[in-house]
Amino acid sequence: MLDDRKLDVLKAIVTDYVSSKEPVGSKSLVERHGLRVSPATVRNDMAVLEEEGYIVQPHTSAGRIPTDKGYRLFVDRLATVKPLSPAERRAISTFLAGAIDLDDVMGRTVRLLAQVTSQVAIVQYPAAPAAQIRHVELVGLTTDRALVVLITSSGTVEQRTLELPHVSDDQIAQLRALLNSHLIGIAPSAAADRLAALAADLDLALRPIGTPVIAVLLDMLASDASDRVVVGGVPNLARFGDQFETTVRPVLEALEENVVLLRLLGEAASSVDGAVTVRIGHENPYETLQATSLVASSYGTVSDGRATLGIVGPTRMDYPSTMASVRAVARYVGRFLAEG
Amino acid sequence: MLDDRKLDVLKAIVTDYVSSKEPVGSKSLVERHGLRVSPATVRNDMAVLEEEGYIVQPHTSAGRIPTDKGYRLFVDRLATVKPLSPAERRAISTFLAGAIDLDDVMGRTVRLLAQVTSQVAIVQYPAAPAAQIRHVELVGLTTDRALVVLITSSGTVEQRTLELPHVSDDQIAQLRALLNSHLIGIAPSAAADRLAALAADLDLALRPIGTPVIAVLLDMLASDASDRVVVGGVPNLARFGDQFETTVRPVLEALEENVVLLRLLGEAASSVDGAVTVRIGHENPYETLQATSLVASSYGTVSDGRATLGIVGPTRMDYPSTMASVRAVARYVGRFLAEG
DNA sequence: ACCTGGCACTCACATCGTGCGAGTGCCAGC
DNA sequence: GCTGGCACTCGCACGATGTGAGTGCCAGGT
Repeated sequence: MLDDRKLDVLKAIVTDYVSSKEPVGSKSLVERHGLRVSPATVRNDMAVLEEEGYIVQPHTSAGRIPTDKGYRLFVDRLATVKPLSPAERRAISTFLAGAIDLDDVMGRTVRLLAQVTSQVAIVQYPAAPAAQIRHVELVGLTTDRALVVLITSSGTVEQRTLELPHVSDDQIAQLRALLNSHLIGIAPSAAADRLAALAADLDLALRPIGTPVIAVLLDMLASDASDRVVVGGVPNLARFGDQFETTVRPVLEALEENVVLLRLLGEAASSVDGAVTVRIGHENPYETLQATSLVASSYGTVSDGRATLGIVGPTRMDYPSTMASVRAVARYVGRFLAEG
Repeated sequence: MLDDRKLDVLKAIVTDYVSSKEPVGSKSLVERHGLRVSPATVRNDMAVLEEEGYIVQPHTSAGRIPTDKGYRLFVDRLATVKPLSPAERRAISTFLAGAIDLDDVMGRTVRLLAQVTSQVAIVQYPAAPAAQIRHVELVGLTTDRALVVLITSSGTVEQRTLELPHVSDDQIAQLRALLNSHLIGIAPSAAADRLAALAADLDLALRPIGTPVIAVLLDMLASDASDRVVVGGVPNLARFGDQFETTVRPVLEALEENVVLLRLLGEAASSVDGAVTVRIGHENPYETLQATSLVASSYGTVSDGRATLGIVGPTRMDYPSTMASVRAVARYVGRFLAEG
């Protein structure tokens, strides 16, 4: 079937097409790579590769371009990891220095990833499911509104405002103390039961405000930080101004839909720890994204928070470099989250 | 100079050009509007309008298109406010129902604004400068890291993590109590002095952790919630797939730079309360955005939080509708923030 | 003084043919 | 099984042409 030379030819086609973005013919292929055979031989090989579905010609008498299947083979068997440039190494090893808080870390990460890959970057907030509750704060804002803040040991701070009837500062203080005494040190998973019990035998005076506050807290506990996603590098799409309808628009639309992004990242990350996952063209679950590829990796650890990050770009993409960058960034962010 | 008919002609040109996006000629102008004169007369008027700089021809023997100056005159003197459609009214009056917290309000607002205007929407977080500090929370995360949370009476919650040497829970509790006793009820503007004094005569045991915490708090007080901005409706740029370089790319780039967005909104909003500001083409402070217009309005009140929202689109835009939508959304959000 | 119809003129743009060149498939020969 | 040669295919860039929308100007009418 596919002997070594044919694989070399495929590799050369992918490499050339990615850098030139034009169909590649037999002659230039032999010239640009050190293939020690004639163009005619390469043509025969290409005919076989085409028959097997790894490459196609856009029209008769044009060069060949890789199919999704061709890219897949390239990524799986042919790509040699391209080492990062010194500049990239430096950028990656310093971009998180001085980060202020988690938002800042996420923001810096997405910017870096977009910069080194020149693609659109997506980073999911890390989820630290085993965290303990560290503090519940309850603050009266106006006479009939209050703010609930939930702080966990992993540094997550979540807030909600809600309406309360007849709030007195005393009652708020009482409720705050009560909540904290019952919740501090508890894992969120266990907190739901605890809160339900608390709601049941609540002091009658506290009940009017306690009930809605507990409802909000339950809701906050049920929600997950990892359904937050940041996106960056959208201007990188400008390079594809030509194929607007096929490439740019679907990506723009997907980027506004967090649900879509999360599903994309979720499916991509369901693989081995720290490995880089590549989804090429039609392998994507969304029809509109079939002209694009996704390169993703999970990062972090379960205890420090774990999530996925990656980039979206055209199927014609420099996979070796991109995969190296994504892996490097994922590792670095994971290490940073662990060390603090 | 410009008699009524010439103004009518300008108005007709703007209207037609906005809807057709093609240069408009004298004949079709007379046909589509009820101008009771001949094309030749209109041509003479157009010659005058061109001489005065309100319209130009893209090339000889083509129709005319409005200049920025022409749009400006149109917006200032000719545009009649277009009433919102029932569907828009309905959307605007219900889109905030069930909002969970401020993030949610901002998110819903930006989506709504993008939807009703079919442009890219920008919403700035409201700033309530006169707020009091309601609570300072200090939480140890690991042995050498802590989380500082600052809560104000306007419902702002800001967080930072920082590294601390040798943290004991006792010291943290002590410092937390100390900070709260000095800061609760104080306006942020006065808090800086108070903190400086506190840092000066800090108990010796607390000093190693107190000093960095106070430094972080000072930094948090100096920062302003209103430097946060949310953006939505980016896929609406897809309609301008043609003029990528002139319109789409600069906007995409500006959207990634919060600083740019804030300056844009800031300059736009420096006007009267609740009035809709329009910046057309070259009136924008950024050269790359000279093919785009900004329609913005401030919203909210000083006490409840005040900021700016708006949309960015091509200079060829339906100003009456857009201005009506922006104004309606700004008013509604303002009212919502006031009522809670 | 102002409007109007007529007329010659100007270009952008679409259409069509043409030639070129990159690339192919196939075949005979080494 | 590789290679050089050769005829063939087509996309595309290029130049010529015609068409039509739109203009400016002018002379005549109200």
